[in-house]
Amino acid sequence: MVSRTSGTCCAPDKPSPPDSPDQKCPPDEECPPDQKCPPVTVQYRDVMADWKDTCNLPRTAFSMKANLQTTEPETVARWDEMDLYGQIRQARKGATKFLLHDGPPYANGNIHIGHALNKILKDLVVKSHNMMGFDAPYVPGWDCHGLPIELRVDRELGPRKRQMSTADFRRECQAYAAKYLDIQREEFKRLGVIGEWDQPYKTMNHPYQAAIVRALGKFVEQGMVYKGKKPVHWCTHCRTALAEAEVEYEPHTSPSIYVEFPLVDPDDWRATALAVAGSADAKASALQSISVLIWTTTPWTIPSNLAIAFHPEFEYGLYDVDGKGVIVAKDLAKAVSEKVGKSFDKLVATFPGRVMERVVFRHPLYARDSLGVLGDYVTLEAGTGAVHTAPGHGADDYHTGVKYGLEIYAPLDPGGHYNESVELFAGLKVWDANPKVEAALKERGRLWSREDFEHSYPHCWRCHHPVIFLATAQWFIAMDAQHLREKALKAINDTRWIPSWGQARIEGMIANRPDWCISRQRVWGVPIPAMDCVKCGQAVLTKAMVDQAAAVFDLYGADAWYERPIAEFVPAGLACAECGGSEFERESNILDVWFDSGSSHEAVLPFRADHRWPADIYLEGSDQHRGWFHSSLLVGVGTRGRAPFNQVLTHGFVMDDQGRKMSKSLGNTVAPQDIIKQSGAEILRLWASMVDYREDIRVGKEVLARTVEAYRKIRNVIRVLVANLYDFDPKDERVPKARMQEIDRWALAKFADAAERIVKAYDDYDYPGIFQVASQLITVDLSAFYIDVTKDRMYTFGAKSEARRSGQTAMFIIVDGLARLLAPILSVTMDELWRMLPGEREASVHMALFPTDLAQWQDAALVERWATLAAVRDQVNLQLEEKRKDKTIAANLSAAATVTAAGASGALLEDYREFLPTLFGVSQVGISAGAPGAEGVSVSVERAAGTKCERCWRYVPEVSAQPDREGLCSRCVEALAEPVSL
RNA sequence: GGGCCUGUAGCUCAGCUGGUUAGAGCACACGCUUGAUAAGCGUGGGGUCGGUAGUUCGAAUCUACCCAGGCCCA
Repeated sequence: MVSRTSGTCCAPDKPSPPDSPDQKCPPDEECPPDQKCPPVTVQYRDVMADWKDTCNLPRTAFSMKANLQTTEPETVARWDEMDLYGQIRQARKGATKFLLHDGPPYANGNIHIGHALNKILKDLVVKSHNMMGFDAPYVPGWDCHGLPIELRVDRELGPRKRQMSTADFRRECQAYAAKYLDIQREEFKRLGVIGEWDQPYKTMNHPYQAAIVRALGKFVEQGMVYKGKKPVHWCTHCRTALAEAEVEYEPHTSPSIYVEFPLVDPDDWRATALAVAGSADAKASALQSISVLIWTTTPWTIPSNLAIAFHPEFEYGLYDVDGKGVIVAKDLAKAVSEKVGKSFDKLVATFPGRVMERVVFRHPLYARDSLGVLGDYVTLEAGTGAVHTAPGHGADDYHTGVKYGLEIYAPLDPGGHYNESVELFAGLKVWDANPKVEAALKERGRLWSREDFEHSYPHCWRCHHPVIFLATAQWFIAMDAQHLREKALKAINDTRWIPSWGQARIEGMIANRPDWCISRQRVWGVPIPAMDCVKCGQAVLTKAMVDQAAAVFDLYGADAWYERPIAEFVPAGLACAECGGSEFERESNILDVWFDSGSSHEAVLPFRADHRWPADIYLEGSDQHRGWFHSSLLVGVGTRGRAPFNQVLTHGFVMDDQGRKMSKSLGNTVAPQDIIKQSGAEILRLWASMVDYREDIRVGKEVLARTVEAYRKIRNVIRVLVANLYDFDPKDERVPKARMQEIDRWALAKFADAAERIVKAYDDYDYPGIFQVASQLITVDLSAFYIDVTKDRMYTFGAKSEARRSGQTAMFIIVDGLARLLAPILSVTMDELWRMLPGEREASVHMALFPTDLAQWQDAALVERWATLAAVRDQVNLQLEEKRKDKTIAANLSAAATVTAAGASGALLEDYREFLPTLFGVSQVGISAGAPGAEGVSVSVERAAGTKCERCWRYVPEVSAQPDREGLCSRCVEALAEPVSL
């Protein structure tokens, strides 16, 4: 009869001995931490039945199968219940701050894989910094205003919208945004992201809306905001501006006309421009006049023509057409010739387009000039290579107009009728004007060709009438007022961009961008609290007006603009600067939503008790160089003269497994929801951490399968470690370093080196580096080497022997450390593991710190010595494999090895003589000195001699014949002398 | 078309400022183990370093061009 006592109540993860008493805990349930069950006594009659039961085999409730689909939601719920986020804040109170400011996703639709990547990366940054000892809060945010929601709500409401007030419509939009915010919040939480989910920031919150307006006020105060004109898509039928998303392209037949613009001073042109081009000659002088031909499909814009654009690099030709000089791009001369039915055979001179800059032409209808300008957008696909430019009626035209200081001229009313000021066509609607313009041109001999032209043309999505480009009044922030551009460029320089090329990218954009158009002719957003003078129409926007509006928005939200009396927004004594008028009406434009989200640092950072301005880091996709980084930077420079961030980290985009963009039409999208359902959010997190997010990354079947494999490997290795600790109490069973076995100290040294590199990698945001290091440690050093070599000792030595406790000490420190180091990545798994580890510890691993005092375990000399031993082990393995092939041996324990080594390696092996069988996993090892002066190590393997110990399976010279120890080696007999723990 | 970026084994990544037969893990094949077992260990095969042309005694690593792909613009 052998009696055994149990150390803990943990159930073995295998069937119990036949007559074991009832288990205290049912199988697969964990022990409550720090609670040990009273020892139980087990008795069984037939000792010989199974020595296995006397071994200290690993046991744990940390199951091999993760069951993430169940554990993840449970864990997230538990975090909620215990207010984990709040507890972390409490634990880090007073520590150095590290602020990641969240870029707000748009509150529309479910999250996609890009959202998942972004939020997981942020979570890695936040969790790792909290574990490095920073106080790193995380407040998620949402971008709630904007056109997409407005359009969706519009569509859902249908005709009902007509009976609604603007404020009521806005309330519908708000409800819509709130609904998707809730959906996305649950989806983000499901990813294991920890943050202040109960108090996120929302751009539609009243205080946030007020903060947006106050930020605008800072610009107004400095005189950086002005009202100007800019062309937008305009529906003359609905009398409204349209966004790109509201425009549908449909086939449309337009007139196609070629129009002649004469040079005002051909002689001067010949003398200067042409001479510069080195192309002047006598024939050019003989021409009676010189003109340029342009092509257009919108004759009605000819009255608004102010310029003609040429491509600076293209080659143009001056042709003698029936004695008249005509300029067109050389490559298009043949096509033009066919259209206009005249011969372009006589080429008089050629010159690059750049000589046409600032050359003056005469308008074909009016006594007005048209300026030669240059534009890179001029193409040779159609037309003449000389582009009719009306700055009030086209996007390129507008930019060119701004560049050359031309008037943004669009003399039309909202219904598309010409103003009274327009000669010949006053009062006409543009579509009716087309034939009249053609007729007028023809009359003056300026129309060279006319035909119908079918092309794709923008139409209003609602009324399906063709739309026009029309310059309308817009609000702008001047890039060069108060040196905004210059200061922004300096702020870029003062910021750390990761990767570094991000700096060049955003610099180029800021350096070249036009003034920021901040007004939108929409409803769902924050109104620009400006007024128009009723008497003269002059727009007024002052700091006082902005402050007053902000105060109202703080109380009632921005809806107030649409339903509270105008008096609440007009400061006392406000008078029109132009005419002195005191009666006003409200501006109808709202702010560009990029101004909303770009103000988040103003709306969030100064108002949260645990925040401060500026943030340490912004982390978004690389498209945000044009988006949120850009608008946040401009707002920050405008309000406080510097960037709202110290560092900007960018990630790439998620592609399919071929590296191609995901799209619904290609059917290659991968939904995070599907990955979670199939494998679990931990897999998604592990994937996000192991790929090089700085570039575009791929996701697909194989990548995910590999990730699942990686997860399993990590989980299994950690499982063995914790399973070997089932009877270990770190409080009083730790073996001091000086008395530990050397291989245990080796494992700790390898662990400490890896841990140090991992913490450094977190600090560098080098998450793939973490995976590399951790994977190497876990797979190579621990699984294939340390655990394999150590298991004999752990399983068969006396449970309480110092040798086994030494191993447990190392495994405890390592698994405890790994739980911490991997917690930011495998947040649910490590939290689950954490609760099964022995010893006093925080309620969650996410409140803990990364391992400290690593240096005490580091030992370079030891690691180097063991590299030599491991190399010999590799050689032994090669020989073992040989002998296995020819059936001399099967398992390694059935083998004996002889190592022949001279010199230093010989001496080293001699030092480790006793340990070599364990190291090689064989039963016996002989050392042979080898020939004097011989180099290197050689190995031979044969079948082990002796008898197999029935308990530890080693072949030994003799086994015990004692009745209750029959067939056991002396080591096992000794091990059984102490009570065996269950 | 322009700006910025990427292209190393089936997959995810190393490979520093150019220098010996380009590495790791996973996957795959075969063997062992059955006391980590829907696990573990060992051995092995696998790459014209996107292509081409240069610079150099020598290039995955430098230069040019090309191809494929991405983000942002036009």
